[in-house]
Amino acid sequence: MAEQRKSFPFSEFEPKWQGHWESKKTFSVPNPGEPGFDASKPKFYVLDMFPYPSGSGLHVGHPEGYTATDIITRYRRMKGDNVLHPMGWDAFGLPAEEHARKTGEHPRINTENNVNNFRGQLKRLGFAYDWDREVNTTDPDYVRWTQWIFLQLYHSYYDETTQKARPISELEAKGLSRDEIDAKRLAYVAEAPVNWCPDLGTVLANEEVEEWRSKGHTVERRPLKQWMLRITAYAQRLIDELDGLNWPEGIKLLQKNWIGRSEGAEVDFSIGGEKVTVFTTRPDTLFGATYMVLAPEHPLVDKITTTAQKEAVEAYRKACSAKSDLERTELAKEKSGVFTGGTATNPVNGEEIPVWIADYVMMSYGTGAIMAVPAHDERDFEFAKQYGIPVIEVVKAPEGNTETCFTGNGTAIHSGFLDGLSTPEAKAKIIAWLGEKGLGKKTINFKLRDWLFSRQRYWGEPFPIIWKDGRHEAIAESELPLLAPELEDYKPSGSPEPILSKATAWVDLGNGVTRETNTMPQWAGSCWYYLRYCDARNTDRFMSREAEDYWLGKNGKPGGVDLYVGGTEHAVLHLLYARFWHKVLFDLGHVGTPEPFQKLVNQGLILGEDGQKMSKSRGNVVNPDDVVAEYGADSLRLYEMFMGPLEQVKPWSMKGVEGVYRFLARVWRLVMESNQEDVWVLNAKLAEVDPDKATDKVVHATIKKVGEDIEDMSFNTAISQMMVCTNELTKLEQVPVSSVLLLLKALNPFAPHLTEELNATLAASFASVDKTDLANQPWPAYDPAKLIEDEVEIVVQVNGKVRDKMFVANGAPNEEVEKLALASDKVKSFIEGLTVRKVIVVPGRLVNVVAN
RNA sequence: GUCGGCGUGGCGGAAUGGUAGACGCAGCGGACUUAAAAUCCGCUUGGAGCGAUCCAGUGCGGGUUCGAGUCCCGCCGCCGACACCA
Repeated sequence: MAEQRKSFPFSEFEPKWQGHWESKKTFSVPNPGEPGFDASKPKFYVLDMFPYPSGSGLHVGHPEGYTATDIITRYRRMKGDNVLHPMGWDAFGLPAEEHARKTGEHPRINTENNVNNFRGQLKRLGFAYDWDREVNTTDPDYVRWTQWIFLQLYHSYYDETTQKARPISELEAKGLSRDEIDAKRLAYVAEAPVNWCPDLGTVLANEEVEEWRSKGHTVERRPLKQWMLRITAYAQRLIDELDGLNWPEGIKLLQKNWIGRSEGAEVDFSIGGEKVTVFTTRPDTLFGATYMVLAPEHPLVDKITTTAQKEAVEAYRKACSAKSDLERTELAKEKSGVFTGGTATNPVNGEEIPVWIADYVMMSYGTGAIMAVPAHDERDFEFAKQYGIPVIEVVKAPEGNTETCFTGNGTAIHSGFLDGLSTPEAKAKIIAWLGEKGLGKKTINFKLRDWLFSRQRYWGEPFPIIWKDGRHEAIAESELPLLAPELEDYKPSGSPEPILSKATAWVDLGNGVTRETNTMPQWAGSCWYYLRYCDARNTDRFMSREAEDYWLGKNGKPGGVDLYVGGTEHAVLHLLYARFWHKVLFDLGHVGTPEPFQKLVNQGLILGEDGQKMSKSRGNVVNPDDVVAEYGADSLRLYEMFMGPLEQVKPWSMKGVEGVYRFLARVWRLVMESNQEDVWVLNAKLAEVDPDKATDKVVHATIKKVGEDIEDMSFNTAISQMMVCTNELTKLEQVPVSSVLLLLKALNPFAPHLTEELNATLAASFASVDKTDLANQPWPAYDPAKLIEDEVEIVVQVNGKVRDKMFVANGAPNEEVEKLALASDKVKSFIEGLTVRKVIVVPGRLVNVVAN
């Protein structure tokens, strides 16, 4: 290919137009109050999930979503919107630091190189980003506001009555003690069992463990003092407020399940005078409780264990603590547990039931203790069977049930005053009864845990916190950003002591005052970057009120960003964390919308040619740079969109790239042809003539379909329609310039370089052609009158099977169409000997003759 | 195990309940060329037939309907997420 002549000179005009857009700032969009801002235009905020600038550069998965949003951006601009379409870098993170550890080079250098590489790659794809708004989470200017937001969390608590974050100062005014206040902050310190990874020298969030483990690192459980964010306070709102969002239902469900709301009751049992509270979703089965289980870590275990059982209990607890959560579930095939020797009193009937510890009960969920009802809970049933514990049936299953352990709704039996009640009635009654006696209450529990927010690494935002007399304290906002000091080396110490503690001069502020040495996780920067884009260079505030009001508001919807496109891998964590931060900022009055992202679309994974996930080890990775070099950026863009529906998983095909490349070459040759000297000259077939009816029809049908398909994000079918249109125009002896121009406008959002080049060429040769860049021209309107045919083809069916086709005048009355159909020889031959029962006419489409 | 998504030619994929397979790839035939590449034209779901045509066909089995890839019920398979959450 290298020596072979290209089908069109993309390598010349693509860089040319990219330079043109950059120097003319074609896609820069001013903010309210800035020169050139047009308040009369509607706003549209199109956002890509910004990349982590890895050392290996862009892969073909990136341009998939980016091209989709780029097409929307260019289309909406042509439709007259003010479009905000920015790009930036999620540049903190472990790999840069691992690189620093190996090479001794500061992570900033490595990150900068990678960012430059990524930016260059994106620019070579011709994306319509407003590069003036580029953000980088590692920039001091950005870190400053990430830390500022952290301080907002630190200085706030969640007010249960109003269900809103409020300033800590309100608690101070109420006279709460320092300890009471610290226990309520949205950002707080807690001793928690965490996932410690010795080789990385950091603690990982539960969600991150699997990723690093699969990369060969070991992760162990340890109790450590950590910063936590009180996301659980927002659990209910994070579920409820999904309702107003235009997200895929599957993703909403994923988030709801992750948050894991369940309604039930807390019930107090007593163990030798000591109160133990259990959580259950089935308080109606209280009479069927035949034993109790405490989590091995439960604080009461020591108190209740009898001397005889002490040894067994200790051994079991030790074995459990060595296991991570993951191992606990991996080994979940078989239940295990140990009897403590103690018994608990069931509050409904005074029965004494044995108390066990077992690792199928988690300390971190509910109260860390359960009442076990083996007759109606599969886990309890399994456990009871294994240890020979009695099973008492207290819910009668409906007729026909065959399960040995019935967990559904039925009728209460053997349950005293609940007998005869349906499960929901029994639940309500027992809860009321427990309430009266002060033995329990209705409770809602969530699976969601608070967010472990500290890391022990270097390449992240330091906490804007100092320690004085064993207490934490925020530094002043005026001291932000607080940047990490330079270090001699970046090796983790192997102990959970954060790397920053090596910088003793930075840490030690004298008089026993020290800096917090933990850093924030990578999620921090990505939690609010979409806000910073609105006003990326603001030095006074994370964004101005005016910018916030314009770009995130104005359309009465809960979400500020109009369209957010990215991979499903962020379906839960990133999107949940960002929603949480956004809600805190909303509660405190810093943003005006309750949700960050109104519409969410997940692009599907692109597989290698072999149908396998792309990976270096499989050798099936496609590098976008190679594709651009061989076929051009427009071909890559177009192929990414032509492969199939955006949200679908689909394999790459170089032959497919060639296909769209050939299509673009055909478009090129509509305008250009090569002369005897092999020089591209204007195609002699072009003429400023009126198109014939058929040509008009296909061109206008194309404008209509492409516009509709872009709005539906059905880019593949839009492209196929443009192929049809191009094929029709190619066939013509005389090609009307006006028709070609309309095609170029429709194609412009997809293949901006080629179409701008051809438009400029046409403008230079034909007086009727507007010299304005297509990017700055309006989207063409189609003429519905041109889509109407004089005659339409009607399908004639007999008993639902196609037997004939005929042309009838458009708008012919049904009776006439029916008559024509029945007159068809083919129809006659198929209904011979049968009685026509019914004739169905679908105007303009078909006739179905029903006969038997 | 639970939840979600998907099953259509050799391949990627199109089809408001109304002609299944648009468009592209691959393949076959032809034109141009000394030849090839590029380009252009035609064919291309399977089966039967010289042919006009006919029969079958959207994972499998039922159902609703004049008519089902599309709607309903029950299975099977693949992919993804979660996974003892009381």
